[in-house]
Amino acid sequence: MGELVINNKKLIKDPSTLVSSYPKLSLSVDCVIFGFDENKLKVLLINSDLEKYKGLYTLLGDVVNVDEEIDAAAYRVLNQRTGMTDVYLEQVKAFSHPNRHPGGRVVTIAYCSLLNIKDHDLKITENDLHWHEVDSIDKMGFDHKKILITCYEWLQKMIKEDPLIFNLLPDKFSMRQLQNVYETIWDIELDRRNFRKKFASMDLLVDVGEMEEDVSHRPGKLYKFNFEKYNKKKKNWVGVDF
Amino acid sequence: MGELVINNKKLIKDPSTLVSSYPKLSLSVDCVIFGFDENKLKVLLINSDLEKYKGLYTLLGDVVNVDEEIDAAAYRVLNQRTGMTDVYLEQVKAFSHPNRHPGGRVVTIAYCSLLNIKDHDLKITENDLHWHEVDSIDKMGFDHKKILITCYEWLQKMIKEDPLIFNLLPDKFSMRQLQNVYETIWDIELDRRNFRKKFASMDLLVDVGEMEEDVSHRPGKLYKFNFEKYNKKKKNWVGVDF
DNA sequence: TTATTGAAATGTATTTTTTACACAATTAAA
DNA sequence: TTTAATTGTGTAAAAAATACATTTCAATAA
Repeated sequence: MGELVINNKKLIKDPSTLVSSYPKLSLSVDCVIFGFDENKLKVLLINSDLEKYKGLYTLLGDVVNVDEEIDAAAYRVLNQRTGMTDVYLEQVKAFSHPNRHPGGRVVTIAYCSLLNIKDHDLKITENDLHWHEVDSIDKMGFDHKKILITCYEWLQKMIKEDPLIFNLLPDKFSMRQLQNVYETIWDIELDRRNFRKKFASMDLLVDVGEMEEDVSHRPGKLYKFNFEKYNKKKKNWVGVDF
Repeated sequence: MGELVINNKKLIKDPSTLVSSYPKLSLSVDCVIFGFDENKLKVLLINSDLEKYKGLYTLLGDVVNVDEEIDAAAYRVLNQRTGMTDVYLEQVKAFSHPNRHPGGRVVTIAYCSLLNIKDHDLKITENDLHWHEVDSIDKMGFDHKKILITCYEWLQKMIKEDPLIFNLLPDKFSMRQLQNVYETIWDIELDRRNFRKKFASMDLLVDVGEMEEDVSHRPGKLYKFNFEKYNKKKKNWVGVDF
């Protein structure tokens, strides 16, 4: 390895030799894909293909290729498994317990994805994917339960700070639907009038002039979230913290 | 590879064979170690030992060993380089650009560490470590400038939500010192009376009955943060958002 | 020793935000 | 046409955030 000495320190001329001496391990991504439907927060899971975890569900994941960005790997998983593009996806945390994978060392990076279940036709049957209520998930394969909990807590926190929540809703939604998502994710009840007042003060919801359909009661107005306006001046987002 | 078919799916009996077929790469940790001194936020850097980055500073990092937790690797770096233990350290984000390391594929996990510069005797000379004002850092080796910025933004956000800030201060500190840290990290000025009022309302600072020393003006009272009380009921932390 | 300097300590009035709370209007379904 | 369920709306009270000035104390300089 080529070295030269400056200021009493050896400087490494050939970083390739250095890196090739490093320990090597495998890296994966696991996507916690949340959806909202029937007033429930759901997560997209698949049956484990390991005999060891037979009958247990796992997150959607895959190994990261050499020369592949981890974000790209996570998008690839999302896209291959669901056929969807343009979906919210954000890195959450790396999990690295040496025995987390029974086949050897695999460090994984967890991603959180949010989408509107009804908007998209998942290739669910082809891929053996299923939506599961987050509340009723018991045991999972690998350390995926821990990853799921981490991402759920991350989500609970993040929807206070950013308007992520609209990724879980259809393009047009009623105030009730919007409130339902907050109430479900935080597992609390909110005052309807104060909820509306808060969003009114933000002035980021646009009345699209349409009404709910197929509801067995008085239909509510439909709104869109004004992403453009939000992106222009993020200051308008007061945060949502009821 | 042993397989058995259940529900039309092959179940993998031997996960080791599976994992050994996975691509392999190297993983590192990089620590963004923040300190606060002379009313400046500082970060602990080292001279790059790569010829390519000669004269540039880099974060403190090391490669992750096979069978080593990444948190443990980060602690190891922190401890080996500074001699310190019991220091705040938290995972922030993974960086994975395929060319981020000139020697080949190295994915790195960034950690943020907070410590009180005066409390600890760093082995600075032995290790060629130096504290640098975060504001005045120009170019860095690798993608470390990007990592530093990410961790700085992470810090700005996190001190609103948790009492991390006390890790940057000595055990006993004056209200002015505390306010200085917030003002410096957020780069804003705060009203002194309202600042005190807010902390008074939290009832988490304990007057230790001592005064500042070695200040060339009226010395202020010294306080400690009541971590026990905070941990008992986190509800008392109203958040800090001036 | 005295005067000056610089920061500490402290309270109140105003504005803003949050909270609590009830009734009439609308639609679907019985 | 009656019932049930849900929408839509406003105000008063409480709490929190803000703006702001004077006196006190210790160190330093004259």
